[in-house]
Amino acid sequence: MSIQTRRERERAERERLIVTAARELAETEGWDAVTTRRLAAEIEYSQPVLYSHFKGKDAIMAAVALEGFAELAAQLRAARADASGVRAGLAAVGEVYTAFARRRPALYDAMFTHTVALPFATTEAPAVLWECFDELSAAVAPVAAPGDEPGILTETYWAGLHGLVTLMRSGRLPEEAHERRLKLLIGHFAAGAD
Amino acid sequence: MSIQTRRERERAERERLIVTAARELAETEGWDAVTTRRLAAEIEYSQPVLYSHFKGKDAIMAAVALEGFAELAAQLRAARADASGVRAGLAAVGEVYTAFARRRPALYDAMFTHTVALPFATTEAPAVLWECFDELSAAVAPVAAPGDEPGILTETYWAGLHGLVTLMRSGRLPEEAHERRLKLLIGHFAAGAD
DNA sequence: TCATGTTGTCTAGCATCGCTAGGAACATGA
DNA sequence: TCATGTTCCTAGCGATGCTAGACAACATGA
Repeated sequence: MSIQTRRERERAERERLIVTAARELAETEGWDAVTTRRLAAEIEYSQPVLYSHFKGKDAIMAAVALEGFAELAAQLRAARADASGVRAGLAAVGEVYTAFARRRPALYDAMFTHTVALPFATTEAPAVLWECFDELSAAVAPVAAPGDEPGILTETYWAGLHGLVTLMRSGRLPEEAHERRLKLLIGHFAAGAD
Repeated sequence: MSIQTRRERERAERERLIVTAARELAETEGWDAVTTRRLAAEIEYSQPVLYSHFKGKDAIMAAVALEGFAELAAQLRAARADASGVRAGLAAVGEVYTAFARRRPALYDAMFTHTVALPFATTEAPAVLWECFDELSAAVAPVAAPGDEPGILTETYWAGLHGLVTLMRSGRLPEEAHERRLKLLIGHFAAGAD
């Protein structure tokens, strides 16, 4: 039994090694540089080892994405805790969200643009994913008008943030005016609050 | 001279053949199905012919994207012409924009998510691209508050629309509630108009 | 201690991708 | 009719994600 557990522990450690190596490589050189050969070399094992842990490259990206969701959820929570007032809370999560996307573009891509393997918006979605959404929701719900559905409103605000960062990241919106755009978005969603 | 012009005409025709074949293939089977080999077979020429017209696959996607911009601009213009009132105009372009993205997902991807080869948000951006933005801008500018910059506000509204369609397309937002989300977005940007 | 069977890992290779070099085939003009 | 110049295709390069099958290491029984 002890041998078995040791092996399982070593396997788990190697799995983490794979995920962190993939993440570091993606963050420093972009996801294009994360090839299975390169990743295998990085962890000092051969390619097939990757496939004994993950179904494929997409699954590795999904694992990296999960790390990202956990971190984003924590940052959103902290931002909301520091903010006093409805409008301040809405602004805080918006700023933290877009700052996260700009600081960790590769991570953000894995979470919100690239992978499709993860279930979203269903009860089967991973917990960390719901934590992120719930944090957003906690900041957005207070600005809902009487007839508004809070969940739908949260999705809409999220879409606004997502649109800002993805269009900026692909060079379609100039970086320089980001703060002003974000301020306008927040302003239009917080109208009448506080 | 006549022979020369005939050749140039034939070349231009073949270039259009490439672009339309790429577009049809992308729209029916997705961009993953648009390989250079497949595309060459479709136009009944060999692969290298593609490279005598375009620098690479990205350039072909960019050419397809330009078609999309022209069509989107026309649809936005028509929608705005039919709408009476500031709020109706804002709603009309929002509906047409998202409907376009949902009806032609491959085209939308080429225009707004995939390619980076096209210059955006600079004076060198192609004319059809500016036409799209100007149509949006014409609908958005009237709802700007006294201190708002119309261009920045347009970008923000555009980002909202873009976020809605991309998150929906990747399965991160359920299709079913799209109309309600769009309505909320429009409502928050049109607050106080009309 | 040694044969055995399982477990784990690696080497080698498949199909496919975007892209390109170099030569064959063709139309053109003398 | 024959050289010339253009156009196009065959063949192949270096990658990619992924996998089959050989091989080595190891725990386990006698």
